[in-house]
Amino acid sequence: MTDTKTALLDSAERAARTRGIDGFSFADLSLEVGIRKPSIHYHFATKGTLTLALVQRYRIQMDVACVDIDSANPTGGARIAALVAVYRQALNGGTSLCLCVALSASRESLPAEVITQIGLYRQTMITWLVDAFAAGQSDGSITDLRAPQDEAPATLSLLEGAQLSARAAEDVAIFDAATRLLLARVS
Amino acid sequence: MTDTKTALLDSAERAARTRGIDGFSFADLSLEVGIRKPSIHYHFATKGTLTLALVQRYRIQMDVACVDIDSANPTGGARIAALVAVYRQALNGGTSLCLCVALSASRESLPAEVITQIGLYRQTMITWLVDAFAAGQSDGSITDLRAPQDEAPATLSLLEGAQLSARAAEDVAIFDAATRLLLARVS
DNA sequence: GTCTATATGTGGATAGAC
DNA sequence: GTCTATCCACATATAGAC
Repeated sequence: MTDTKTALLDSAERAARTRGIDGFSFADLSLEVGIRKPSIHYHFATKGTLTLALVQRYRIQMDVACVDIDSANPTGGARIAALVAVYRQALNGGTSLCLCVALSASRESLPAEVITQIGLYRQTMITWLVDAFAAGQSDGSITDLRAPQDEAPATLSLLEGAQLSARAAEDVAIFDAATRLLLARVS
Repeated sequence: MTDTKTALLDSAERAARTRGIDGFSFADLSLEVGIRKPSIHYHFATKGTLTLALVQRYRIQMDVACVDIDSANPTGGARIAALVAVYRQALNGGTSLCLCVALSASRESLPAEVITQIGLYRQTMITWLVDAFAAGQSDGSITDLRAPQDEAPATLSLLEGAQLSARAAEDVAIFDAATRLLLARVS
């Protein structure tokens, strides 16, 4: 049985990822969680605070996911493929985005701290990707490999762009088409 | 001297691309264009109508841009490089997105017709990209070339994702880092 | 075509009781 | 911690005069 704060975060994350940060209100959370609108302010003073908590929790979750990928996949190529699967999973059949993409979109309605956190998230992912590509360089599990520090940001942008366009059309096939080439290199 | 309708579209496009479709109101347009809020409804019945006009005009502009690229650049590689430049230009120094990316983000607040238009836009771009990559296949202006029908969607997603992350950090260097590998293949 | 005046809804947020 | 009641700002949109 989850506590109210966690339930609010869960509801807010689902809402933000499917409808955007401007696409949900405290009234929506109130309905889903089952407490009155003003009670939300007891847990999160402002919507900005709530969003900050959201992105901080998300960063931790993704750090864990990356560690899990590393321990489950010995080769660099397999790690990249696993990350593609994570981003594909976040699409939820074409109905949602990962939190980072969802928030980046509505940048103007975010507190500065949230924007900072988004930048930190991307930096973490790029560092992880550089390591994964470097591993692929050593173990030969990735074909046509260029400099890992160039492959990494290109791959992150590819995944985010693929997610965005697939979500727009509500069609996972668009994500698959966009990532086909990358997956062919690592499998 | 532009007419009021065009001025409204210009103002709305700038606003949508920098702050998102939920990030501007008729009050903002009213201030910029210099007519009262309700007068906007004379030109566009609803905000949805305005958005539809926006994306239709955008599609035409991009069609023209693609034709211009083709006539100015003989090789497939040069055409891809020119499209990258168009997407980089749309970033406006890290302060705005292309309309397609900006609208895709706030999908839930869009009329169905607008979503259809966004899908058509992406289809047009992918068709153009397939042709450009195919041209590169013939003229040898692109290295490490795989199937054009796989390269095309990957490239569009890369450009959109690169734009999104660069805009989030308000830093064009992030766009450049993400597109470095692609540009190295075509230059 | 543009105006004033207004309707109507909804947003986030606060005060204070329990 | 959660409630009721309420505030205030702002959103899109309409009615009707000029």
